[in-house]
Amino acid sequence: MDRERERKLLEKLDPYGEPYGQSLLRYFVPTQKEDPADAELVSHKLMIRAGLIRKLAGGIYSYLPFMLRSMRKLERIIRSALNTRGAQELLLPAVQPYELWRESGRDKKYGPELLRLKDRHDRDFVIGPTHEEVITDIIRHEIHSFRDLPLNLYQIQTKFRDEIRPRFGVMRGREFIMKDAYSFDEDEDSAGKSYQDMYDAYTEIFSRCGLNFATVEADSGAIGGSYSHEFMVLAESGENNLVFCNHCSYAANQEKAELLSYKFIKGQKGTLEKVYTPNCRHVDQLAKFLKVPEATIIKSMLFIAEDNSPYLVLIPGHREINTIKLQNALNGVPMRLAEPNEAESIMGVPMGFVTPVGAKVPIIADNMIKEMAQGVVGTGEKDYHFIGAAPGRDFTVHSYFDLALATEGDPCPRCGGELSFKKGIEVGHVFKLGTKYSEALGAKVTRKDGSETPIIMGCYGIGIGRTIAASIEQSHDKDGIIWPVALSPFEVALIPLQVQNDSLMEKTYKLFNELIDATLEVLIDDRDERPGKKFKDADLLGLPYRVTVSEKSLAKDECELKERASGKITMLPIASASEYLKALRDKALN
RNA sequence: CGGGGCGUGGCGCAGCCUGGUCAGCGCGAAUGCUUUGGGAGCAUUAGGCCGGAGGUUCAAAUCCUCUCGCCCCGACCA
Repeated sequence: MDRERERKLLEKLDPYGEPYGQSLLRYFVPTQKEDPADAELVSHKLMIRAGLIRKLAGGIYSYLPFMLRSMRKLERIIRSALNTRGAQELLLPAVQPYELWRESGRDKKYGPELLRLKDRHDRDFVIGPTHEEVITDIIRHEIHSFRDLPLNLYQIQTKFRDEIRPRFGVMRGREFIMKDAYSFDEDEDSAGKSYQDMYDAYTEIFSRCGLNFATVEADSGAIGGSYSHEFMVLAESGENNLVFCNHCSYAANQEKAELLSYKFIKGQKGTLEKVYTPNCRHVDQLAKFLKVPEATIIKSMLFIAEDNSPYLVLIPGHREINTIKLQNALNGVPMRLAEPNEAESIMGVPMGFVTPVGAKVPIIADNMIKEMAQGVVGTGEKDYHFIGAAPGRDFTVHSYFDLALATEGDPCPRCGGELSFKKGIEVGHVFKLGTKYSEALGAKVTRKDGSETPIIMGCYGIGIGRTIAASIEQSHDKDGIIWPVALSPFEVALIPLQVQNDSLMEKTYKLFNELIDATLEVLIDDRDERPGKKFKDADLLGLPYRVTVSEKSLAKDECELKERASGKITMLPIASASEYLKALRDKALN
C-alpha cells in the first residue's frame, strides 16, 4: 500500500488522538503461529502470539501497540470512575530517596524486593514498588488543615518490584504498570466513606471491563493497615484460592478466611504413653500406624521469627498452617518455617519428632488443639511418639489463635454455612491504611477544635497489565483471544478477501470509512494473504466483530459479520452494516 | 535461596550419551510462477561467533570446569 492511502486510513482520530482505523499492512502486531517455549499460562502464550508483548529480561516486558491500545482503554475506564468520585490524577517520581523508606520503617519490611540504586554521589535511592511514602511526604508538607480534606490522589505509573520469581509474563512481572490511589481523611467516619467510594469505583471499573470478578476480604500484608478487599478475576489458573460461603455473601481470600466454629475433637482424657513408631515421619504414616484419625495427631512445627527467636507452632495433623494468620497473631512479625538442620540444632531431634512436652521455646497453638483430649505428639526421641497427650496437662501452650488454613467444607465464620473454593487473579486491592504512614512520616492536620490529628489514609491499587492478562486468561479459546468489547484494542476486524479486485477494495474502503465515521474502531486486513491466514489471524487477535467482504457476499451487496465470542454469523446489507455494528457495539458497552 | 530442566538462523526444535561429511529440520522471511472462504504448491535465495570464557584433544555444538541468561516446582509476594 502506498503511503498516501495509508495516511488516509489514519486520518480520523478519536478524542484521545488514537486513530479509529489501522491497516494490518502497516500495523505493528507481530503474530506468531507457534507457542513460545518459555510461557506456561494461556494468556501469556496468547499475548506473545498475538503480538501484545515481548520480553526484554526476566519479568520485564515491552508493551507493543496492540497491547497499549487495550491498556489505554482500561486506563480511561479507571480515570472516569475515579475522576467522577473526586479523585485527582498526578504523577509521582519513580525514583525515590531511600531515606524515606527508612523513615516509614519499610526499608526492612520490603527487603530484597526493593530495587536499590546509588546516584553518582553515592546517595541511596530505590525504584518505587509503591508510593505511600512519596505521597505522604507531599501531604505532610502541603496539607495542614481539616479544611483541605478529604483528598484522594492517584496516578498510573510504572512500578518495580524485584520479585523472587517473576512468572506468567505480565501477570507477575517485576516491572509493571499500576494505578495507585491514596485517600486522606480527618476521621474514621470520613475515611470509611473514602474507602467505600473506591470500593464502588472498583466495582464499576471491573464491571465496565466486562470481567467476571469477585470481591473478597483480604489480608492487608506488607502494605500494612487494618482492613482490605481484593478484586479477583475468576479463572482456573488464578494463583489465589478464594473461599465463598454457600449460604451468605461471605467471600475471602483463603489466607484471610477465618475459622471460628470448629468441630472440636473432644473426648475423655487418657494417660500419656510413649509408644514405638518406626518409620513414621509424616502424619499420614503415623495415623495409619497408630490407627487414629489424622486430626488427633498434633503437628509440632518450628518457626523462626525475623529476630531469630524460635516458636513452636502446634496444629492438628489434618490441617495446614496459614502463615499469614501466624504472622498476624504475632503482631505481623515475619515468620518462616525452620530448615531441618535448624530444627534439629534448636530442638535436639530431627523434624518430625519435635515435641511440645517440656519444650523450652514458646508454644503457640491452633484453637483446635485447645480441647483435644488424646493427642499424639512427638517425644523428642527418634521413632517414638506420645499418645494420649492433653494440652495444659502434658505441655504448656502460651496462646491459642486461629492458625489453620481454611479448607473446602469448613464452616463460614459469618453464618456457619459451608465454604467452597474458587481460583482468582488479583487485579485490584483496596486498603484502609489508618495512620501507619501519616504517623511515621508526621502527616497531620489541625481539626476544627484546634487539636492536631494524624491523617487517616487509604490506598487503592489496580494492576493495568495484569488486568489485561487476566481478561485474556478468563476469555479465550483454542484459536486465540476473545476480547470483551470494552478492552478490545479495536472493535471490528474488516477482512476483504480478494484484495486484487479493485471494485471490491473500493467498496471495502468505503465500508471502512462508514465504520469509523460511526466511531467504530477498525483494523482492516488488506494484506494480500490467503483467506485462511486472515481468518486465523483474526481469531488470534480476537476482536469482537469480524466483517468479511468477498466477491460472493458482494454479489448480494452484503458482508458477513462473525461475532468472536459466540461464533454467530449474520449477513448484513453492506449499506447498513456500520449502523448495525454501532448498535451492537453500543449495546455491549452498557 | 533450595530442587529440576533448558540455551543450536527471527520462532519451534533435532544433533550431544558413543568427539571426526552435524551445522540440519519445520515454521517464518525474500523472489518468481501458479493458487485464493479457514494458516496453499513448486522453484530459487538469504540468514547461525551452536549463550560466554577457559580447558582436554590431532580434532569440540558434542567431553570437563567456571560463568551468564531463561523456564518449571517450592518458600515469598500486589
